[in-house]
Amino acid sequence: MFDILARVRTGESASRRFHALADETRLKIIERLRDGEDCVCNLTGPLGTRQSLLSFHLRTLKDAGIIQDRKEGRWVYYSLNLDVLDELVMALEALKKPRKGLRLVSPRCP
Amino acid sequence: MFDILARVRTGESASRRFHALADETRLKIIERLRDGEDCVCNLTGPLGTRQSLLSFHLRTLKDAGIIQDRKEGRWVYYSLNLDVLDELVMALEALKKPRKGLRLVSPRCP
DNA sequence: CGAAGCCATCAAGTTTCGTTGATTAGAGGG
DNA sequence: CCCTCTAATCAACGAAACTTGATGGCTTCG
Repeated sequence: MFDILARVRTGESASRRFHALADETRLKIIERLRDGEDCVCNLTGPLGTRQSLLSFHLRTLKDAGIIQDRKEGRWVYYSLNLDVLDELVMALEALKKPRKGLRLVSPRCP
Repeated sequence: MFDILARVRTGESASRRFHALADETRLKIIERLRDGEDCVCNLTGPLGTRQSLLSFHLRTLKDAGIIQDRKEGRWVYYSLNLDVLDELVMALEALKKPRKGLRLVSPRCP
């Protein structure tokens, strides 16, 4: 049975992954990678960021497992990790469902 | 047609919401609220945080639209905003699908 | 070999976030 | 009316994240 808290305990990956998504620039990077893998050299221009900054954000996404890289000559291609995105979707879906059955009344307060 | 980038442009809500999820304590709060609304007084103990810190995290989640509050006497009850969780699920689902059709080859590099 | 291009990394500065302790506002109860 | 209780807010501080400019490692090409 899926339990996001269990995942959280075993490596804090959930909060780490959500953190990777908590930035405008990184969301734009992901948006561009939806169409398929892309080279860093094709990302600098459209995103309007400096090269070192783009590298920083790509590393953040990669460390969180959301994207992966592939080197070819002097170019590096990045692509989305669809499995991890699926995992995050399932984590969010799980949050919408009660754990131990519906509770009819709110817990009592002192 | 759903477009996460459009949402991002119209208020930066996506990154703001992911940021709210990018913290262990806040994920634990959400985990507890899965069963239904709960009073702040019932959260302090299980989460092991100081009262002011808990208040800070609750505010962060509320500002992001992920939870909502309801006052009753001197107590405040918080609950999940399921619509916003749905919205986030859809945003992630959208990221897995190409925007303008499949691209067969990687873009050329200079 | 040497120059040039692509990308990662580093050091340093700035901003944002998380945490703590103290204070404040508002509701209830004696 | 005064005391208590709940929860939000404030000020202050350290830690983490973001940004910038410079440097270095690899690869390719002349």
